[in-house]
Amino acid sequence: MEQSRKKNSNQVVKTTTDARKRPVEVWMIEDNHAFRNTVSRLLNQTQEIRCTQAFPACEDALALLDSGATVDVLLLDVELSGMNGIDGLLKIKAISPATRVVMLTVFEDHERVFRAICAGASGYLLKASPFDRIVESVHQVMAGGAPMSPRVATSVLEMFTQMAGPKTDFGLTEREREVLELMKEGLTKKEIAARLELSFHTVDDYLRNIYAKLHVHSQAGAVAKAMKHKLF
Amino acid sequence: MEQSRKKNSNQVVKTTTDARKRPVEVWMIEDNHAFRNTVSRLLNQTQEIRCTQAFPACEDALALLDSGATVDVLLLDVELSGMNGIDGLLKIKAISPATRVVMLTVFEDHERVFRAICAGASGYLLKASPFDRIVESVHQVMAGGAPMSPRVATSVLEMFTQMAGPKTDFGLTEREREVLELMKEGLTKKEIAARLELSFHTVDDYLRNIYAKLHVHSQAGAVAKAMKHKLF
DNA sequence: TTCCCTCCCCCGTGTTTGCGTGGATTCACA
DNA sequence: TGTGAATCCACGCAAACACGGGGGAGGGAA
Repeated sequence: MEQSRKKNSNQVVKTTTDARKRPVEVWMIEDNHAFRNTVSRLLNQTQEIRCTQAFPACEDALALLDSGATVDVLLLDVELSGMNGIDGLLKIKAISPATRVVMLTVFEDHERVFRAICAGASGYLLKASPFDRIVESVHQVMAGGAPMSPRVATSVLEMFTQMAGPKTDFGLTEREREVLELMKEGLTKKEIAARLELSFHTVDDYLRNIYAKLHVHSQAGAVAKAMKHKLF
Repeated sequence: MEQSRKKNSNQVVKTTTDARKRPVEVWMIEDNHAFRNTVSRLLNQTQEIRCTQAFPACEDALALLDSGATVDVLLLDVELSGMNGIDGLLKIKAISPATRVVMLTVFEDHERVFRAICAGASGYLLKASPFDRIVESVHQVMAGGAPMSPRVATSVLEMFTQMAGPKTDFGLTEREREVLELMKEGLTKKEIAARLELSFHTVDDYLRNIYAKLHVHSQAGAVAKAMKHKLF
């Protein structure tokens, strides 16, 4: 229901330079034999894609990459026996940063999605996706896109909102926040006073209030707590 | 051109229906007259979607929401005169958190994508997307998905890698990092010394090294810099 | 009106910090 | 064999700090 995308849709097929002539080379790492064979066969049925390797484990692919081989796109199972997909991804990107890696998974699990993306995944698909969605994803990453299953995409956006969301303000006054801000720059009380055109004693007074509200007893503690609860 | 806007909210369809399988209700906020009309017409051509309002400015929609109206999905232009789309989004979500908001934009600009997502956008499409992609996005958000243009999706993933990536460690040693860690808890040098079973003077010495490496002159500055560059 | 809260200012005192200076050992690398 | 690093320890002093007091002025609530 979500892939009524035409091949000629102008923004999808914005091909990058090296994908123009030569077909896209794809590897696959997937421990399920059946799934591996099905997908690699489907990939090879298209004109522009060559699936040249299909490994059951990360270690195999890493060995090949180590020996100097390169590849455009790598489809990587997350739940692998032996080295798991996330650690594998890390190593793969370390050896071959240009390789675009699309993760394949059965579960849509916040934590792993997060780790995979931080590790440099270019896409994240559920194995439940239709096969042609998987094939299409290869084209998408080559076109600079980031194929994600709808749930995954939502997950990712949620991470942002969560990450930027909980702004406990500790009941700080505007003035107190200002002082905290300058404290964060590493200024001394005297300097803060000068900057805000206040008496040293007043700034000192604000610091006491901040300490009381944040339950800390030093500038370092205040700054740490403030940044941890991202009220900046 | 930034301010002074007339309130001419033009209602497109007026349906106060509460049918059994009620259609998705959509509003639109978009200052380009032609684009607004085209999209809202297209939306209304589908069976399951009713575009009941199409405003040229955020303020109009906010007024309606304030008066108690609700809506399932809101298509929101980012580049609006008057209140911009991001600020509008913030206010909309404040009044009606359940409303799914899909941002529409001409530019794909990292900063704004980031802000929109943090503010709770459920999707982010380029206006260059085919019209049916926009219509489809309404269904997608209702199904719990997160419609994003390929470039935007890539942008989002890049934010993660960037965010988790650049771990400038400033050449701190293991010991120095330990001290910094405890400093972050708000401990004094004396307390840190006790905790690490070191002499006060040694801790003092480490602090000096940390200050030198981070180019700061106080605990507050060190903690702030360390957290800003997230070496924790 | 009184009560309370926020914002602003001040003094004194003892503690902690930042930094200049001096040392020591170990361990890797050249 | 030395040169550098990281780890450790120590003294002294001026400056900055936390925190105990003491005010006053304005504004909203009871």
